[in-house]
Amino acid sequence: MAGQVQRQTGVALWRQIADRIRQAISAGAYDETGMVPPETVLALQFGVNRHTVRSAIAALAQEGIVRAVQGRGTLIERKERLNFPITRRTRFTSGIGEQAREMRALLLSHSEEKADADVARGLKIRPGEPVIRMETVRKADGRPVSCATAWFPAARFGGMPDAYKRTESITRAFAELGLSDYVRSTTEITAIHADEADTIALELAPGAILLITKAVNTDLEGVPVQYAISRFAADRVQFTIEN
Amino acid sequence: MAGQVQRQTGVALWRQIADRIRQAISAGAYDETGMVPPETVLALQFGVNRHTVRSAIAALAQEGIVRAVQGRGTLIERKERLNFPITRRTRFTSGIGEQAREMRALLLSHSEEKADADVARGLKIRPGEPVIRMETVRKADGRPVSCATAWFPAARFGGMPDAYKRTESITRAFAELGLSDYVRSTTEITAIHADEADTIALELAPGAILLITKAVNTDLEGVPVQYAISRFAADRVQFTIEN
DNA sequence: TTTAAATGTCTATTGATATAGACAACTATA
DNA sequence: TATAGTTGTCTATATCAATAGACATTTAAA
Repeated sequence: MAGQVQRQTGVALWRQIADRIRQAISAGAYDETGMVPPETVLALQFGVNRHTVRSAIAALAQEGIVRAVQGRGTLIERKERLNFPITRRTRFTSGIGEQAREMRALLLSHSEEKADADVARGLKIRPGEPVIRMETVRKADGRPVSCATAWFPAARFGGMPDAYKRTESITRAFAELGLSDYVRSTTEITAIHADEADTIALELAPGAILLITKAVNTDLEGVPVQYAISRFAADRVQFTIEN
Repeated sequence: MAGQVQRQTGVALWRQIADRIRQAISAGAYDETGMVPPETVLALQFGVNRHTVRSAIAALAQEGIVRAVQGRGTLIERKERLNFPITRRTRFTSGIGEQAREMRALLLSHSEEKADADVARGLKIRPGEPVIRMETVRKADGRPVSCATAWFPAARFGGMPDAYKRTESITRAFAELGLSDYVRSTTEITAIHADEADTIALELAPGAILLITKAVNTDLEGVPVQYAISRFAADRVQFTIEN
């Protein structure tokens, strides 16, 4: 842990400390006790006032990561980080496997629109051709994990929103629409700060980090069937690439 | 762009705005003029005072991304984002290709130590076995891109630090030590906030984002030869995975 | 039942962040 | 050479973030 906090950076000390503690928890640093060290210890460790540590812990409690109990200490409530393997056969829902008891995928909105340059490049179609656009949120055990915007060629997958709403799965929706199998062609990964909309949708602390993937899925002939930009809560997930 | 800024989040408005503008620049939003919009326009856009925008621009100028010229406007100095393909044949230096004129790899420090649990798992050796540890920084055209901590089995690659210092390349250093080829086995990607040490080493704005990769390279027989944890400046890079 | 150790609450003070307005200085152009 | 449009500087004020200290309240263990 250690590593001092920085002052006058535009990021409040309590937020920096909250980020550090969240990280330490998910790295298993406090597994022995199942508790965060006492406020006075943390204050000494980070070289700040106890009240500043309290602000940090209050933020983590707000996120549901810890629960402070007067007289006992601050208990760790949640420490998981979901792992997403990125392979040729990347699947969102089944990829989670036993890491969560329940995965839900919710369709927030959908529309038919004309492909812009970015989408057209991903789907290998001409700009202006009709595409289905879907905005989705995926949750693991009720906890939001990612927001995604996905585009499908309208000619082939006009029924996508309906099928997705019913099946809550891209894989199953594709199957209903006659595509029994598909593969991940390319994935592009970046990281940015969450904006307001994603902060709300993902129930994040403001200023949180998003891992962004831009992915293209194709059918077995290599024809693109889906282009998706997904925004993952960085402190809840990791990606693994097996080569 | 748009998307309002958030108040009372522990992240100062000027920092949020700086992050947005940096992102917009790298997305090419201001390519037509090569300039950031006037302060008054940005202030209106973000719904903040002009002075707040000025703080944001001052931070970006500090990073060398923009340069404000009295009477003219705020010129964009730099907007590149390096792309790192992650494949079975991932190479750092040659992977950059023509994206930068000059790549340099600097060895900050090295030591021989005993493998801890994490390193032992990566290198598939027993905890406690001797490993060479190297701390490195890699720069593209003089701009720091990543910090890395790398471990090698000491028995086989004792000469690694020397060879790396001379060749400034893992690939060439391996070659000098008799390993003509190697492949990327696994890569794990996460994102966190930069701590103080990395902020300094990577010349980052405090509160910046790091993309973290944990990677295992093996020889052609599948025996691990390197385990590395790299920390990339998230606003300077992206990863692509081709399947 | 004490006591130590932990979190919870309150008051006060200082420094950083943000707003507001006015005006100076510089640049490019009509 | 004006003038519009831009960045630079200054003062003042309000709010948030951080420190400091004192003491209350709760829990678990001696």
